[in-house]
Amino acid sequence: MKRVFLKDIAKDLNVSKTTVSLVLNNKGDENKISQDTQQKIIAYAKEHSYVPNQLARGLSRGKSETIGLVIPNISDIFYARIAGFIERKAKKLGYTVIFSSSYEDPKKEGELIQSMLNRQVDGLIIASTQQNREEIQSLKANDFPFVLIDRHYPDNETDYVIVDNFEGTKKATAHLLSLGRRKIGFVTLKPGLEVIRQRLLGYQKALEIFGIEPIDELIHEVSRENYEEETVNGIKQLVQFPNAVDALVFATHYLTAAGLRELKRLNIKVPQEVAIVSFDELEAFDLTDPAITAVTQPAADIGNVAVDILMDKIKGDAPLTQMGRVLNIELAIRRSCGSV
Amino acid sequence: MKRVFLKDIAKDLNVSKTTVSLVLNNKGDENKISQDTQQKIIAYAKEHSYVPNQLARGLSRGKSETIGLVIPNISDIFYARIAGFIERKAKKLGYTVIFSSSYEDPKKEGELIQSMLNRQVDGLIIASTQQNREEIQSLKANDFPFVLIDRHYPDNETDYVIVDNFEGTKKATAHLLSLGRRKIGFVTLKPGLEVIRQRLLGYQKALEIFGIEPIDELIHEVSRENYEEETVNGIKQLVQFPNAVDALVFATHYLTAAGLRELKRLNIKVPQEVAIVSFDELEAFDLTDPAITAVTQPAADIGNVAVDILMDKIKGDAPLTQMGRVLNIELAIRRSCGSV
DNA sequence: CTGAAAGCGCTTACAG
DNA sequence: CTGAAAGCGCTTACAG
Repeated sequence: MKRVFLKDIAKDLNVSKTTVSLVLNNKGDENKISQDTQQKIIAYAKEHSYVPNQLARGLSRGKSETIGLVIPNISDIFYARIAGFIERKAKKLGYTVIFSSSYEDPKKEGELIQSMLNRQVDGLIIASTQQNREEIQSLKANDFPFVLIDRHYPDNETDYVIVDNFEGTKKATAHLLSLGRRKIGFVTLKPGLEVIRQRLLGYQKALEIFGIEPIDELIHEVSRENYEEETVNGIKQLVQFPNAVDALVFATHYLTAAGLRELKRLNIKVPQEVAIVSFDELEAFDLTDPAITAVTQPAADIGNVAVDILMDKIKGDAPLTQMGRVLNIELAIRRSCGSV
Repeated sequence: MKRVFLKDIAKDLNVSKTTVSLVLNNKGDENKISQDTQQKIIAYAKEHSYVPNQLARGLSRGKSETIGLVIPNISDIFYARIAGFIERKAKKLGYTVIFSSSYEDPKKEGELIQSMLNRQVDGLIIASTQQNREEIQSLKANDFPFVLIDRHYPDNETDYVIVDNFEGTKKATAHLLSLGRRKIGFVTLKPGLEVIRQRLLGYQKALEIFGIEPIDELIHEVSRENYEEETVNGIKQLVQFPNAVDALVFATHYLTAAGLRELKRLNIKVPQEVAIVSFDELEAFDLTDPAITAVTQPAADIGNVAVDILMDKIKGDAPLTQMGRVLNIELAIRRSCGSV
């Protein structure tokens, strides 16, 4: 089946390319093209399964009906889920999504954004490394439609959709405290991301509310690159006297998995000896031994709201003010903290 | 920062667009453009951070440096992982990937493929619903570069990268048999996918090798749309006399999760009463209670090999014969089958 | 060594 | 009601 172009249709039907283009873009009526001609064109197009070249159309119209998604890692189930919702919603609105993972490398993130701009995406959804303030500023300065998800730049006015990280760990830590735990450790990433800072603050806030003196040694920070080994080492320290913990809060799902793995290896009973709670979760966290109490994130809402906002901006009917959305998180209470 | 185009550079530097284009595409030397001119152009481009419009370039050159990825579901960790590897490798070779999820809908898959073709992707990587023989045939007839992953059409000659599903369940089932289990149930999806058929055959083959009479009632098939409820019902039946199972093989990771969830609810001891093994896994399967023995799939290889083959085809230096690659799977032995 | 010109396949004012 | 023509921003034979 040979590919057919606009000009082929025009020639075969003895009309102009203009007419064909108009009709096929549903502008036949408003341009008062006779029903007869319209029918002929539509029938012909269908029969020869005509499909417009989106590159040409995009070049001509100055937009591509594509949105770019820049995330840290598509293989992280959290972002994979968000990507799924974004894709579904975008597709429904006629948009295709192209995606790229930055792997937390700010330089790479910058290149990815540029590369997407070259491809003339109509808008961008970004879960930033948060080390690209200038790039983001420049998008904003150029009035380019974009929305930040999961991570935003707190003192830049942009549209964003994030979750309440502070409340998340606060709730999680308070849960442990209310169950009588008092030596609560926090396993987290080294500083750098605002989300991580918020999770730390939430943890500290809960301690404060319960009148517990914070102990620096109970906070263990690991590097992303080497988190498994460093988590293992951290756990080993945290369970030792004089400051042995009776509970642990983990700042991400993979830290939780690594931590629980090590606790098992050390034959430490969870939750009897050490209770644990996770910020975010993996799919089988309800099946682990014990099932893990976790702060759950609303991936569907993040994706859907982000697309909504982005579309408003692309269409130009977004309000002038930037919109920040902070979504609520929930605490899924399972067995890893002991009984209530 | 105003966007700068080819013609701007040409005008400002008093050269032609041709020269600029040639130089910026690294064809300066082969066209004997003076070093002086080349330097000037490169410097200017860098200073004004010129980036070519990929739509225009693509239209002009008849290719887009984009590859399309069509999978059942980006939120499935298995495909998410593959997508990650594909993306990484493609990016390294200068390609961007656009993706779409078919959600196992053949009609949708067809539309997605068309839509990607419209966008002038240079090649396609498809994990097909396997209900689109014609579409695939037509790609092949048109010599369009593509490679099938995870699922192929057994009697169509195409390039593909799959895993040895048959060996997977055979190995898994044989493992259970070698541990003395004899009433082994199989929880799987309703027929339709070749991968699923192969997994069934592998299960049956293992029984045959061990001289075990297959019992139809021990095979429980669920629909994808309603798998959770149907798995629950299936488990309830399978653990009942007279044909109560002493082991279960699950055909996918999500069936395993649903099944284990129900076994726990029923207070059935795994592995003492019922041993289980999973084809494919979720990230926390080593942390579940008990840790789940699982057939693990080589996501990295699937992704990397697929891109390799696709690139050969795009570049035109692929051998004329179609290449089928069947990758080995491994059995990760954990505690859900009892001790060895 | 370098440039004028055609072409990629569309869209869209403008004219009649 | 419909068409000729310009334009989107590139690339690339071809000519000199």
